[in-house]
Amino acid sequence: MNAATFKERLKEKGCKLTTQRRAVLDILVENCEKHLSTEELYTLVKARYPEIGLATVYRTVQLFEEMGIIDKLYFDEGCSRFELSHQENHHHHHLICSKCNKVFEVENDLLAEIESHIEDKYNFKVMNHNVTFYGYCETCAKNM
Amino acid sequence: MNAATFKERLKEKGCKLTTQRRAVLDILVENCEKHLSTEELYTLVKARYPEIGLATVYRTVQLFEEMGIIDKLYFDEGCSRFELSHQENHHHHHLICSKCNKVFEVENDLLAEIESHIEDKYNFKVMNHNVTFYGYCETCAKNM
DNA sequence: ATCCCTGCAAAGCGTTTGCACGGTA
DNA sequence: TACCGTGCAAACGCTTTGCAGGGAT
Repeated sequence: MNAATFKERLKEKGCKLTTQRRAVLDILVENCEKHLSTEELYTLVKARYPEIGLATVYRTVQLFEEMGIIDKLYFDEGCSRFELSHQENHHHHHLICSKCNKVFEVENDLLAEIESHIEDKYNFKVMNHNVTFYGYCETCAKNM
Repeated sequence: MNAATFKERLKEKGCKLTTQRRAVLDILVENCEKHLSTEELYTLVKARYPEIGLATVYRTVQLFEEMGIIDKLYFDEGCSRFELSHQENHHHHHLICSKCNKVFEVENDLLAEIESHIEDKYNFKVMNHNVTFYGYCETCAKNM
């Protein structure tokens, strides 16, 4: 996302483009494959912009989430992580390696089948989902 | 689970059968369809056994989890919930109604397909998963 | 007598909030 | 001047831990 579009999107929400918000977005974009926790995000932003406070990072990710720029992910950890929103392909899952803790993304359209099965059989209108697989990645499985 | 088996299982872990542990198990069994949070569990146990402390409930669920009696569930809430382990049918998911917050269980064997797809394509050895669908249950969908 | 278990209170950790300051329109 | 955004510190909610007392073997 370029600066102009970003500023526009913020304006629609009645918010301003500040150095802090720009810095947080930059780090998120540069680490788009990383699924950063708030703490990790804070550390990375602080390296480039040392005056920033942790509270600002929390407020910023909250704002970005409301704006639909990022999604909050809940793994079984006790903290949340963030990723840039995938607008088009909503159906992706996460694989988490229990050894190295790396997060992998998986495309999988079989989920559509499961969701329609659920809507039919349980009359439950699915709006969202959290699908996470825990196990061992190729590298870690080799070294065990 | 009867008292004798329970005592036996505890003994294997070098633990004793106490009134508190018995009380927590009883509440869990009586509310097996409820997916109680620790706080809810505490309230229910306290009604029957007022001297119990919250820390004991936390320690007890931790113990039960290690014993494989219950599973810890992480929904997008900021607290965890518990259910009695389903030994045989490991593949069940949860539906959470975003309006009434009720939790429903779903049997679904399509997941086996997804897991084998993941193991083949990503060389990722799946050990466990967290599959949760968020949406509206039949009753709530009607009243909207 | 030993050792596990408990209740209580304090600490821990991730997150949110209150507040006063500072910058921008 | 008005207002939003920030940094800091305090508060928060859930969970864990330290500790001293009590019970069972």
